[in-house]
Amino acid sequence: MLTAERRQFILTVLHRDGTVVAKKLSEELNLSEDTIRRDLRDLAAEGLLQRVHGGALPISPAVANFASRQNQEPGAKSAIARAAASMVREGQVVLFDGGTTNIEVARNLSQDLHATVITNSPPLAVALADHPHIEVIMLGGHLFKHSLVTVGVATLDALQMVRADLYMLGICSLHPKVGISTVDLDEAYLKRAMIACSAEVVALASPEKINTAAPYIVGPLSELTDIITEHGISDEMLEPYRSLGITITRA
Amino acid sequence: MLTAERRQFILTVLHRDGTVVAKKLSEELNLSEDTIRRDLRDLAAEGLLQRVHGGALPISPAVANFASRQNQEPGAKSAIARAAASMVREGQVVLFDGGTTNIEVARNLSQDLHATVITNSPPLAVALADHPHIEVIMLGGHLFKHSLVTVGVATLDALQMVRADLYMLGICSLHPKVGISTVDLDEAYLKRAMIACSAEVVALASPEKINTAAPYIVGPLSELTDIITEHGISDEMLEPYRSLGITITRA
DNA sequence: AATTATACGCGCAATTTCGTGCAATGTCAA
DNA sequence: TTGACATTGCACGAAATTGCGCGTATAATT
Repeated sequence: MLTAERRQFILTVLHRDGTVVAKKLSEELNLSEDTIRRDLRDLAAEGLLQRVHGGALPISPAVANFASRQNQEPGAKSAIARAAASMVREGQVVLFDGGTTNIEVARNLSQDLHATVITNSPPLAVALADHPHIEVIMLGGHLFKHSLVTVGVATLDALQMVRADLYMLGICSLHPKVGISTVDLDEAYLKRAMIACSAEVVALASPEKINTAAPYIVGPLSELTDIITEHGISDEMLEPYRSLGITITRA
Repeated sequence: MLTAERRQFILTVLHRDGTVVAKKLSEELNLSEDTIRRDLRDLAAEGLLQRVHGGALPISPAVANFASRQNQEPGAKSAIARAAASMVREGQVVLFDGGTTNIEVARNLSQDLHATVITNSPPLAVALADHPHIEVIMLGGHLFKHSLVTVGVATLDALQMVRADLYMLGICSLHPKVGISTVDLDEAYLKRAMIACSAEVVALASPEKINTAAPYIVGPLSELTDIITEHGISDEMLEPYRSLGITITRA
């Protein structure tokens, strides 16, 4: 294997997994760790990746593949996911948008539950395929590859016929002053539309998203009826939300 | 062997393997490494390959990635899928319906290809998420869990705005008298609509589906422009299709 | 906070590959 | 035949690549 070829391989793996580990690479390629480290150093010097202790990360976290994010910190998310799943009641029509957390929620839905799930996330639809009693409706549109959801006019249009009981709002940033915000304009429009056609709105908020803001605003916090977060979070951080009358659940 | 001939050979090997190594080439061709190096230098000057220490790589790194990935998982590659994938041309709008074979086709699309893929298969959309140049449009609708595709009125409706160059018709039954048929009524409607809005229709026919019939009829065989099947199949089995003017490709 | 285990960077030496100059050979046309 | 030109192989110094040792830096653990 040529040197240049190996470096491309490293970049490919990095793009696929969202992470590379020097030691593991050296074993896979049957080379010394020194060589791998030199590669990583040079690639970092070219600005093609970000060097970290033990391996490397993509330059921008955004390019990290969706699949890899599905694996990271599965334990913490499942507590939130279980709590969120239990909020779905028999016979309801529930909107799910994308995100790894929401997929976890879908997997945690009781096998006895009869409900209709409407989603713009193809992987979430696939995850529900083996559920015996849930009817899945997929919203069409452009596939936004970064977060694996459909977006755009077609998706908005399809939503116009929907009246949902519950909206499971996937990861986005929450901030007392800014409100609900997200990183993509199309996603922001879509989330806003989903909020508009749902009776209740549940936000799944892992701690790193609370009191942060993103470029595109979905709407004010007052749109939320529930926030589900981890139990480790402090009271004062949650106070601005609670004072708005939002029900806080610590999972 | 003429010089020009040798250089062509180098390019062929490069395209086939995604890599050429100077030393190995010199052994294969019984020439000194100097000659090979000179060839590589000249070819690089013409912009036909990328010179690297020890040998050369294709101009576009994507080709190498693809070739090496094919070597990584040789079991997954199906001859039919590769043949079908090569039928998609630059800039086309292609319809894909569901089925594992179609997902294989999607995975085999060249990393260099720029195209638009429209599909009612969530797993296929997910499979294309890491393709650098393909725009994916998902058709919404009810999720038919058995074959993991969306069906129903919403899906048909979304198709009304589509004019595709090519339709990759996933597994269904072909029979000289019955025509094209499938196991689900909604799927049959959908496939019929997809045929109607595509300029060319390619059927992926594994041998066990040829000369069989299913309950719901999609349309007559004359709708097909191509059939891709395995090379092991007999001429007389294919004769009824060929006589209709359908191009038969044995992969 | 102290300790232990990894990971890191640097220098060195062995090996491989590269580039260039030069000579030998082959091709073609006058 | 002769001369111009292209192609090829060889020699040799330069450059690149790689693995190892060693001291240091970083992360994890106690």
